[in-house]
Amino acid sequence: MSESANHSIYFVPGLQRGLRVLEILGAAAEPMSLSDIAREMELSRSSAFRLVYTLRYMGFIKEAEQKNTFTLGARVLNLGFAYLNQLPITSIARPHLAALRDKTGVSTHLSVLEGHDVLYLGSHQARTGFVSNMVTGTRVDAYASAIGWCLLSSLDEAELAAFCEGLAMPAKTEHTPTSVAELRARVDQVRADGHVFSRGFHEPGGSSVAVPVRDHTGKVVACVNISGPDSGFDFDRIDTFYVPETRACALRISRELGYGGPG
Amino acid sequence: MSESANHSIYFVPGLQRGLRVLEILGAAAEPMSLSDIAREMELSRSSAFRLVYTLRYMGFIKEAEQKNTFTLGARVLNLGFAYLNQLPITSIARPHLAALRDKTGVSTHLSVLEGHDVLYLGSHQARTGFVSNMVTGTRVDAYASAIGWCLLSSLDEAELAAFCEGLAMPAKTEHTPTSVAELRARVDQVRADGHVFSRGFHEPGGSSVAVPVRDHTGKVVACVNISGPDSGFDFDRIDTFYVPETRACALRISRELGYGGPG
DNA sequence: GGGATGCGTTTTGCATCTAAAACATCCGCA
DNA sequence: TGCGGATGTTTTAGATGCAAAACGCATCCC
Repeated sequence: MSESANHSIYFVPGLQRGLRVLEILGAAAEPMSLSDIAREMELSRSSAFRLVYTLRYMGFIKEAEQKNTFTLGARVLNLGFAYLNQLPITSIARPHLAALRDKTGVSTHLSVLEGHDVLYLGSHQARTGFVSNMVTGTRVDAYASAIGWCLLSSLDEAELAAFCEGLAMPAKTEHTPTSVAELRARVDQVRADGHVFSRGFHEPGGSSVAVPVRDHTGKVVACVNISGPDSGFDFDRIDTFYVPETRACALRISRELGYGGPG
Repeated sequence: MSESANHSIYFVPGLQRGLRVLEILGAAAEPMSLSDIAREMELSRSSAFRLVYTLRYMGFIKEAEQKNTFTLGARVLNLGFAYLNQLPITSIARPHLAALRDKTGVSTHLSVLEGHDVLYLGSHQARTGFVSNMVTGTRVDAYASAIGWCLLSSLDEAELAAFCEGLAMPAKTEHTPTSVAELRARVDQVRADGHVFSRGFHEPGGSSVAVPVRDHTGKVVACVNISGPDSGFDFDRIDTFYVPETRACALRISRELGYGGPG
């Protein structure tokens, strides 16, 4: 613990402590008293009193039903959702995708589900060799794409059924699922593995690793994938390098979106 | 402005200012520089520097792409989310709202009264078509909203008068009540009907059904509503389907809160 | 080129925020 | 009832956060 250690003379301890009060109250299952807070923070009651006084006055915490105990106030909600509203997932993802491209040497992409399509939001092209033709704004059918299976992987039975309702599923390659049951099997596989590695699904001689990105509710909101010609991959290191790196990249983006679950 | 005026000797100014920095960054459309923040807060740059230093170190704000400008960081999201999770009503209502969404095919929302605002606590979006822009954390003026009228419907004469005290009521649309008497008429109507059906009150081409949720004392504590574009509704079945389903959903939530009165 | 402006950062003396200690309540228990 | 301990609040000496001023560095503009 003790994230303090006030390294710098520029620190404002009152601010740091006040925010810790908010986080502690947020993590607590029940309303806390002044003394509870002071104990938890290893702080004098008088100091805790001043922090609580200020936070209560500002509406960031409020008295619970039981006298002299406190919970978070509605005003904290504004902060969290102001953050969400100004969240362009593309700008959050950009540096991570660039880093993944530099580390793996192959092209990286971010995509989301738009209706029944996978929509490419942005790419970072490999610096050498083959250049993917998947550019920003491209759409492909979700049911027929490994990325699509990733994007559908947080849907439950009913939601997946609704997605498939009235959906024509012509076979595009030998890998294309052509029924709801087959699609569900693919999606379940993603859920179990946490990623998809595909070789030659879309184009002969091309491979790809795709991993879901989740938001603060755990819902899949986007997909990170790397792709390139077989010549760009070292196939001995798929499981030891490409997959873990891509997963780590997706997790970093998920964390910035507030995802708190397991990797 | 100046919500300061540091009334009490117990105030922690550093905390108050730091939280204002977060709110200002949350309200800002673009990343702000240190000087922007100092100007906005009417504070010396050196003080702003110390606040920004502390907040950045803690992860509550982060540098934007452009050097020396800042936006909210992911850590603020945890606060808002913690607040939502602590409200028992949100977890009680969640499955019911999801079921109502599945049954009606349109988006469902839960909201409460916060001061003079309607505060949206959670939504379940329709699976297809139009997606509402009313998302969690959104606030709208209660007097000017059908949901607001629901939330005010258990207030008696005196409480409603107190609510209106000093309240400016500019007309937002032709449906907006602009006097206490008009607002009271709306609220009385909700009390008599037990629900509100509105068409085009907020946005042209959008419709909504709102129903109050009551706690064990019979007091209105929240509001369930369904909303969507006119194209998402079957207008022949408003009274025979949408209204009774929404009422049934609200009643189920009320029952779980201990409400024993009539539906 | 130069001087003017605006920026982020550092310094520093003074004002003020902090926290130990004292005080005032409250509660449980015998 | 009276004691013991825990709580919320106030006081106050002294540590320390604050902001004016200074600094160094960009950028701009005639």
